[in-house]
Amino acid sequence: MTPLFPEDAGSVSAAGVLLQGAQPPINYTRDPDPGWRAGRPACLKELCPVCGDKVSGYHYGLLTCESCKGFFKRTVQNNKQYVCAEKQECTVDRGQRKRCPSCRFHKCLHVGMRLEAVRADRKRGGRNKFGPMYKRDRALKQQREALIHHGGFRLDSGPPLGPSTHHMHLTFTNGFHPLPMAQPPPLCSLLPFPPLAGPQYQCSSLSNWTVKSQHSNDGSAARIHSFSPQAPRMPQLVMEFLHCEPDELQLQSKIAARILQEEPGAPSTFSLMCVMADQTLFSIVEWARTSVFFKQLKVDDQMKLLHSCWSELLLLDTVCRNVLQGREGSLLLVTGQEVELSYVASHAGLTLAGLVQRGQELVEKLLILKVDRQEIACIKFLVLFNPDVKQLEDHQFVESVHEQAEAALLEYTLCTSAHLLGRFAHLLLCLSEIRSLSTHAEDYLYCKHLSGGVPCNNLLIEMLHAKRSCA
DNA sequence: ATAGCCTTGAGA
DNA sequence: TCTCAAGGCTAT
Repeated sequence: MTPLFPEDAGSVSAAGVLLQGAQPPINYTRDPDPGWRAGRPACLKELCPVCGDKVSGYHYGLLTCESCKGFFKRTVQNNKQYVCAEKQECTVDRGQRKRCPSCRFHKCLHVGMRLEAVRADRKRGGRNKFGPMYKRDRALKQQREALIHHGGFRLDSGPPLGPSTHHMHLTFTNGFHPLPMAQPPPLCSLLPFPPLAGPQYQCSSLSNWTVKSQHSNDGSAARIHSFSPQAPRMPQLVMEFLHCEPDELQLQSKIAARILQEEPGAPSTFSLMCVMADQTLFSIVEWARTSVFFKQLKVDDQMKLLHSCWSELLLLDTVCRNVLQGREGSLLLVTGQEVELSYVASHAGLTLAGLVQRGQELVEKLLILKVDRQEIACIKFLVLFNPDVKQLEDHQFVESVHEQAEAALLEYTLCTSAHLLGRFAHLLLCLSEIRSLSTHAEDYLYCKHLSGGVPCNNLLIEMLHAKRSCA
């Protein structure tokens, strides 16, 4: 599922091969999806990711229609508690959006509408902190449109002469100006910050989130939750985790810029994939470095944790991108490009195709569970603060953060899907599948590295080696 | 309660 | 001054 793996031995480059043949496996065109797997709209002409109605502008974090904007506002402002009468699998489209507010609100959260954008003080007018994000999103969409319409984005494949000669030509010729980027520094230099002095984050397992039982109108037992005013509908810690999340659009721009910096003309598929994985790793390290709790750790412990979980985080990143924004039947890469899964299945080597298949199954599981951004933010902390990592100086702290993250996730799931008992356990099961799959993927990559030709001088290889030398 | 239209006001 | 994403109003 991750884009980082080179071709199977004896077979051709997965992504390179994917790019051959009649239909281009990578494209920028995306169906507006009325289902849970909402595509990102390219402009106002596109459809609301919640219900498929006409988009009226950016509302609470993304382009939505007027009615979903109003619905989201009413729900958050009035602290409404909905309960789905079915199994929380109701269709939310233009015709049926009024039928189940519970599923509609879940879908709002799932596609990325931001609770924080609803103003607690109800002040009108002006701009909020999302302004720059909307601007970047608009710019990115314009960039893409220009690339498509002016033929500036070209994808073609080299002659079928074997793995090492397959090339993917990614050429941006119009309206795209890469940011200057330095050669990637090693991990240790990315973690130069000493542990935070001054006030530390509380490590208590209590939040100001309360849960009490109450009876609903129909007489059935229901859980009613009260929320803190700063963190409507979610535990404080989940809010905290959410604030640590990186800016996806900035990451996408950076990686696209790096790809342009690669050998002009014909970068190999493999080096492109390495750039994607490598740059994603940089963003992961940056995320961790600036995240709550992690920045309190000593650099040695930070290194140990990252060395232990980098591949899990990389896999999680790709899986979650596909859960939240992906389109059925294709693999959404960090750059916003898509690869047809059928093409992977038929053209990649057995090992790689198997890994991608397992990743896809994980995506399906998480789609069924309707995992949202809040839960993903918690899961990332569960992965990062792994108490099983050996020789940690502050093992107790790591364990405590892990427990808190787990408790926060449990509280959140109890609130948003109280009637779906076992959902929390299912999320944890997905977490162990992430661990298992990432181990296999890492082994695969390491074998490829040993059998030759994985470009050195990148964070990816550094991580791979660091972990092996620890093991 | 919903959803289309109106008003507001900080920042470009 | 203009823009546009907030909140508000109101017919349905």
